[in-house]
This record gives sequence, C-alpha cells and structure tokens, in this order.
Amino acid sequence: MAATVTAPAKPDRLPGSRAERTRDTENRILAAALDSFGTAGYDATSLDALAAGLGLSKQAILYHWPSKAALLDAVIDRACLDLVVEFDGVLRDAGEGWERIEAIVRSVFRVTIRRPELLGFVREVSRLGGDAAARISADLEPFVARARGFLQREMDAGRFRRCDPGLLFVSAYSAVLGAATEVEVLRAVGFEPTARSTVVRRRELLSFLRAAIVEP
Amino acid sequence: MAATVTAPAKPDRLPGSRAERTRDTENRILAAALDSFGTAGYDATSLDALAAGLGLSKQAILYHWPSKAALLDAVIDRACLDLVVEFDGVLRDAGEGWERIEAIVRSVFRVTIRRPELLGFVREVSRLGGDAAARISADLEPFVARARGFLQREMDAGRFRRCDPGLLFVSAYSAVLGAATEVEVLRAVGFEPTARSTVVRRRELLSFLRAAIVEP
DNA sequence: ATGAATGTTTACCACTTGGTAAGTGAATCG
DNA sequence: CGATTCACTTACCAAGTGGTAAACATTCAT
Repeated sequence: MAATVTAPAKPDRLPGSRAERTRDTENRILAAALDSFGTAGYDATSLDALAAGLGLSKQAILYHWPSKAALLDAVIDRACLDLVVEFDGVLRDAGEGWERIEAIVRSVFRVTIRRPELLGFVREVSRLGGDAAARISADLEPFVARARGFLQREMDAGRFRRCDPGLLFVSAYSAVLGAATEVEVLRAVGFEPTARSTVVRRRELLSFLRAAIVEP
Repeated sequence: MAATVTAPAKPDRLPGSRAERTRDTENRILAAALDSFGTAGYDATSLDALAAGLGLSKQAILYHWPSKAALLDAVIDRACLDLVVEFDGVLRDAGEGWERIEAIVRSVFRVTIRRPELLGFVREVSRLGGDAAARISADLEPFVARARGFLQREMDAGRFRRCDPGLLFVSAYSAVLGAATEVEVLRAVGFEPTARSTVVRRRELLSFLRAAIVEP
C-alpha cells in the first residue's frame, strides 16, 4: 500500500533570506506530510515518496527532523495548531449556548471540505496509538478542557441536558467526525459525499445533536 | 511500525481428516490476521510476523490465499459474518422499538470487550478505502438496509423523531463506535477504558441516543 | 576575500516486504 | 502397494524501507 505524493513544483529560485527559505521548506514538508499521513496513512507514506513529491531528496527531510517519527511529532503539533486556531477563531465570533455548538459543527464541515486531510490525520494518529496519540491528546487537551467546562456551565444553567460532560463530548465528537468523514458508511446508506449532500448531512446532524443535547 | 503477532502454539498433531485440519489452519490464519489487522493495522502487519505467530511459514499463508490482499478480503468476509451473526442473534430476542437499539448498543459494548479487534478492524478497513472498503460495505449492506427500514417504520409509527433514516444511522453508528472504541479521546476526557467505566459509558451513551432518537 | 555554518545531494547500507520456484513428506486414493 | 494430490517448507529475489556518511554548493559573518 503505497502513496504517491504530489505537490506544487518547487520554484528554482526562491527569494528571501536563508532563514526564510529554510522555514518555507519546513512548512512545505510539513504540509505535504500532513496531507499524505492524513489521507494515505503514516505507514503507507514513505519518506522517499514525500521528498519526491516536493522535488527534494529524502535526506533533506531527515536533515530537518532526525527521523520519520520526529517528523510525525512535528506534523501533529502543526495540525493541532491549525485546528485550535480554526476553532478559536470561530468561537470568538459565535454566540451563546447552542449557537456555539452549531458554529463548531459548521466549522468542522468547512474543514472537511477545504482541508479533508486534517481530520483524517487526527483519526490516523489516534489509530496509531503510542507516543503519537499521547502527543495529540496533550496538544488538544486545553481545547477539550474548555469544551467540557462549557458543557458543564450550560448544564448548570439548565440549558443542556444534565449528564457527564466528558462522555457527552465523546459522543458529540464521534457523531460529528463520523458524519463528516465516514465516507464509506455514508456511501453504504446511499450518500455520495458530494458538496451538495454535505448541506443535508450537516442539517440532519445538527438536528440530531440538538435533540440529544439541548434541554427541551 | 511493525506488529508482533502472538497466538496459541500449534499442536504438533491435530486429529481429524485432512479437510478438517486444512479448514482449521485457515481458521487460525483468519483469526490471527483479523486480530493483527484490527489492532496493529493492515500495513503494519507482515505476512512473516503473522505466520511466525502461528508457527507457520509465510508461504503457508500464501498457499491458502494468493496474496495479502486476498487474505484481507477473506478476513473482511469473516469479520462481517461474525458481526452479522452476533447482531442477528441479539435482535432475535430483542423487544420492540427503542429496546432494539438498546440491545444493539449493549451488544456492541460486549463485542468491544470480548473481541476488541473486531470493531477496530471495521474501522481499519474503511480507512484503507478502495476495494476493501467496497467489500465491507457490500457485506454489511443487507444489515444496514434492515436497520434503515426499522428506523423508517419507527418514524412512521411516530415513536422516533422523523428525519433521514440513513443519516440517523450514520450519526448513531459513529456515536456508538466512538464511545466504544475511541480510546484516546476517552483518555483525553479523563476516562481510562476499564471494564468498570464501560458500564458508565454505556449508560451515558444510551441516554444520549435516546434523547436524540426517541420522540419525547 | 575567506572560513565557517547551513542546507542539500549522492552514494550506500542493513533490513524488511510481498511474492515466486522448486522441493518434500505425508495423507489419500486407485 | 504405488501414484498422486495436498499442505507445507526452504531457498530465493527484486523492490522498497528508514537511516548513515560524506561530499558539495550556497550563504553568511568576519
């Protein structure tokens, strides 16, 4: 099971200082790795294929990170940063109570369309287990803690059904990620994952979540 | 990322006719492959490791199936058979309406405890995509169709909230599988996946689903 | 200008991978 | 009993893996 990595061709001469170009190279490697890890999978991604897709040699990658595992760690941090930035931005302009959940769900669907590799990567890492999974947990822990706190406060205010906030989080997380990324299951129930069907899926998921969460 | 495969040692002399012993060998290979594919992953499982764990040589496996991909297909069929048998058995003795969903959820949690590799394998195959994912969809299609029919009838009878049965199935499927298998996420919200916490998780998931599905 | 640091390449290596070819001993069958 | 089929092993291979060593070119600091 091998992955072919494609990326925009590298411009022969890149402007900017050495430090800038180095940073740019690292960013391009991280982006390509995130893409391939998130779609093809970590095991199915070889450093050679990754480098070839970027017009580099494998050793260029191993210069910036000492091993494939170290690269994975860096990609994890990058992916988590992207996610937290995305969600924080959304939440800053979101309203109160249920509206905040609605905003997050919309944001997740937007991410699966614009950057499908990102949530696939989260899945992949938690599947890999071990250090990688521990790292992603740690990276996202502050966000998860805030989410739990939010759920708890809404319950205390009597707006959300009272239950364990942690487990509610897991249920909602799974349902959202599933509706957004379980392509095969969706196909099995007759939903080709087109952009148009996404709107329907999002609407149905929101009404599902609302019934499950909001105190009637 | 390699997987070490362990299995009960092969008895030096096995009784029974040749056909029986052959069938037994194939069953043992399928079981070991299901286990390793479901926990370590397909890419991370080498035929050598698989065979060594069974006290065989890799070529013994390739005698029964012409390639690793063909073995995967066979494992898919086996896993789906196991699942459908399990669920059909449960549903035969289950009651009506909501009780049937409750019975399935209990069954899923039982499976994750007794055969954790099984649902992990379903996840893994749908992650792999391609022919394998198409095959598992096809294998489970009859079951999924029955589930959708059930949901539709319950909605028509006014017992379940009216919505798209296919998407309701995806939401419920994701939530159940998540609560049962998302070990890392559970850990992130402070739930070590012990047997005792399973009871709590199951109870919370059921009340989550009930609120989402049942017409109040 | 020059020497050092930096980013990258070429060459290479040990090891693992899925798969082929050919051989072997035992069970089965005529 | 002898021939044959069956289940499996040993031997092997080409392709790919992550990673090391060292050479090389460019940029930077002095």
